[in-house]
Amino acid sequence: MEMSLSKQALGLASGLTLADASWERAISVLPGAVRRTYPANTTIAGEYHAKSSILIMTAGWAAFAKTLPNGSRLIVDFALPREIAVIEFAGKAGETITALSDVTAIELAGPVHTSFSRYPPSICEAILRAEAGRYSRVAEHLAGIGRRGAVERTAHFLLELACRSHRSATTYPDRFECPLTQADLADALGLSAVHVSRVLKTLRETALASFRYGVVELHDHAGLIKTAGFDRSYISS
Amino acid sequence: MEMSLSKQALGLASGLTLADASWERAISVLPGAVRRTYPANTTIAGEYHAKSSILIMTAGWAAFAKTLPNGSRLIVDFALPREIAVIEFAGKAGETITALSDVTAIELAGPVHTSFSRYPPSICEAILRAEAGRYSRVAEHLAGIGRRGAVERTAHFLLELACRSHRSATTYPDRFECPLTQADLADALGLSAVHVSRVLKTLRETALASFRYGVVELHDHAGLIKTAGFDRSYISS
DNA sequence: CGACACATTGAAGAGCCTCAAAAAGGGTGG
DNA sequence: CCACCCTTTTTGAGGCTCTTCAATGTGTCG
Repeated sequence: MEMSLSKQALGLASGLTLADASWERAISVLPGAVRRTYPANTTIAGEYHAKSSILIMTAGWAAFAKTLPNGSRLIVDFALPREIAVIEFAGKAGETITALSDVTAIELAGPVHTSFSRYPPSICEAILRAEAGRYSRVAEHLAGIGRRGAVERTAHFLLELACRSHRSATTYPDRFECPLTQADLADALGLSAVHVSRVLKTLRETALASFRYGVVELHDHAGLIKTAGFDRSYISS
Repeated sequence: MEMSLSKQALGLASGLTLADASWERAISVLPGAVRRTYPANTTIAGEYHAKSSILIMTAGWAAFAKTLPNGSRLIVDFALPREIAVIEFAGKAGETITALSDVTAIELAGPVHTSFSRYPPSICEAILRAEAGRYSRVAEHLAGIGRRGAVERTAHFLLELACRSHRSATTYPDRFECPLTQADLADALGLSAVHVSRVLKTLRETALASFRYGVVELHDHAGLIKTAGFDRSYISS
């Protein structure tokens, strides 16, 4: 989806496949674009790092997380490479954005609403599409945490990440890199880290998927989709 | 918040308090506005009732719910009187909107994006604000289901409903009407209906709140806020 | 090699669920 | 106004899922 952003936004013929380097270079030429890097485990924005801007992720993963008064943490959504992360403070949602691995991104500074008069319509549409997709994901996430068991939920989550990192509308990758720790997974899934370890063991033993050394392998796409009850249509709306 | 919408939108002096009847009448005068009624337990929009429009709720409660492949249901958000419900199909989130009690609303038909050229800026802003608030609520909801225990979560939920139905930025009502059944509550909280009954009993026994015969009574505001870890700043962003 | 973060495993228990049955409301027709 | 039905709520008993605590194993890096 954001792929089509880049093509339209830059006035390129659709169908043309861009090499990563030129995609990145072309975006960074937009007025007001600044290249940023955030080392792993640093805060990109949050309570004491107020910020309103748009990040076009070029590398690394980031998390949008909430911390509750009781001290626990829940990751609401992720930003993957080539996705657009809209950061709004005071979006008041009280989310903290953290770099989970080394992040590089192109920043379009300023509150979102000011972007609409500054950037070409195709960029604005991409921003709106990104926000709509984000909402879809969070709603699906909510349903999963509320009504899916741990294995089901984890399988579902891995499939979502597979779709998002693979960026194909029809196929699933056999493997993809995923810089999350089991503790991160736990905070995303609303489970304890210990139980995540057990769930991953189950997935390994049932030959559905494995997650070791920072890479996820999907051994049985059909089986995973079935046990997760996964319907990818909510992604990239 | 939507109160300020109506005043600004209609060019009224701010500070003026509108009676409900005139507020309603004034909105319904907007071009393309149609008054709608939906009896309790009917579908307003969903898989087989495609619809793209904006509803300004004048009475009754509606639920945005997802149904999972495994048959269970989770209520993602509610629409209360005087709130704006944006209905987008294909918002692809796969949500079904249901009237929980008899609903009356003023409908501004058509996909949201077409509204921005048709209605005055104050209306458009109110729509955007409604959507932003909705996102905040869903994110908070997600964190609650993922990381709060049943009692905590229920208390939090009742406080949110209290704020939303009371429509004051600083105070809490002592009681408010709430047409939800315990089964609805269960689907909103990610619990079983049986357990909701027990949780409500606990809240009653600890003299925090009671929920009977369609009305919620908040007996101990401070205690509720403390046990829920409630911070109202996420509401009506 | 030692230090540190991350992952795995076991054991015990809390929390929530399911099943099942009874009680309490709420509405309808006689 | 009462008898009936249906929905909603309450309560009990038992069990599964997930959590917590604690210890051990594994990988990485200075």
